[in-house]
Amino acid sequence: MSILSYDGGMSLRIALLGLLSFSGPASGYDLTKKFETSINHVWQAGHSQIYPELAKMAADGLITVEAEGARGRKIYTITREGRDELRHWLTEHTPPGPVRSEGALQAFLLPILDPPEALAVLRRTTEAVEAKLEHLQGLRAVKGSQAAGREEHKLGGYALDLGIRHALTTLAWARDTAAAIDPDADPGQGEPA
Amino acid sequence: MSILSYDGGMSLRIALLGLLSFSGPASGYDLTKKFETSINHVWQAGHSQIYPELAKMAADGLITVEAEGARGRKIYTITREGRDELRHWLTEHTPPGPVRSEGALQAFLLPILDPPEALAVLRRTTEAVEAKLEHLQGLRAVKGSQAAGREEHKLGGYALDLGIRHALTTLAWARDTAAAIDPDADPGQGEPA
DNA sequence: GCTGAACATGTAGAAGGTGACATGTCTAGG
DNA sequence: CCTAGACATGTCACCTTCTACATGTTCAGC
Repeated sequence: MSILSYDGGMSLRIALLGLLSFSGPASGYDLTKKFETSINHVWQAGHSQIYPELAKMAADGLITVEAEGARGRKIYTITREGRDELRHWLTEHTPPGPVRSEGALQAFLLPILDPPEALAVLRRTTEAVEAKLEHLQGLRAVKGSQAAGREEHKLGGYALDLGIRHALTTLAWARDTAAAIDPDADPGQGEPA
Repeated sequence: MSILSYDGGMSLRIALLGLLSFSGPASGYDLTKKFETSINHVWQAGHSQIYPELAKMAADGLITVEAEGARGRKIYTITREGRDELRHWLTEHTPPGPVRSEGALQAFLLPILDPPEALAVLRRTTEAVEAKLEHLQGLRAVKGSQAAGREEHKLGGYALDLGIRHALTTLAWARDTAAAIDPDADPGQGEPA
């Protein structure tokens, strides 16, 4: 199969190939850690999903077990086929736009609540997004402080920028929406549009 | 169960309760249609998911079959318990931030590609987001043209605004990112930051 | 009277994702 | 020596979601 056979829902596989391609050979344990830290804000997976997927990818020839280290540690390396698959997905696959978002669902249903309740929801949303924003900006600071020689800090940089912009946009939306629901309410910071 | 028992992953249920609460009694068929049109940009579900879920919700007492019309049509009505559950989710549940997005994953992995390929991906992204933006603005135009007496056009209005803002933010990001990758490339519209 | 389109509801199987369970290894510190 | 904690891999059951299959009704137009 390898090329020419995209069905949808192989994003986990692509994410793993991407990490192996960019950061070099790694174990399932290493990859799980990277999922928790760097890639977490665009895709999530736990070890219980990652280990079986690595086994399938090895069976499909996209990766190979380069070495077995201490404690049963298996080091996977991306193969030529794996690189082809990754590059093919990145350049040929147009991602489906529609995203499932519980936050957007709350926004959708907001008119069901009466104004005081709706404003309370918006305040909670604002707090959550501010926390997320701080987290992302923390990640960016870490990247910025890494030695310039390392390439690794570049992977994910554009996505981080996108995440930060989306968070800022959501904050502005919450502010404006609160003002639309109740023009007299004090949003706490910033001024209404 | 009803209240006090949120586990995660009951968004479909909430979306259905929201539509029944705001737009009044409806059949599974009606609700499937509303999923296709209005709510589609924040949550998606087909009839094969909706019918079984309605049956479970009726078993849980959140909705009842008010009447059976022609062609086996079943009209569901939200119960008091259903309204409580909906309101409880909206006011008490803080949605988990991390969203899975194939588009963001492509952004994350962009540094793997060399500049010409990365720019091509950004162009494709731009086209897709522009199409989505047009679609959302079309929806907003429909809402705006509806008679003021109808309340229905309000449901989803805030989410539509949020979606449009996110799309615009993504376009700006794609433009700036292309400029960062290759300052000499002509982005086709707008000027670099 | 026939036929196709919209109406209307379901089931089944496969794949993806989550949380809990299960097992074993190595190493630093007491 | 022993033990707690990080290292390391795996399975299982359950739930959600997707695609396809399956069935039957009403009505408008020919």
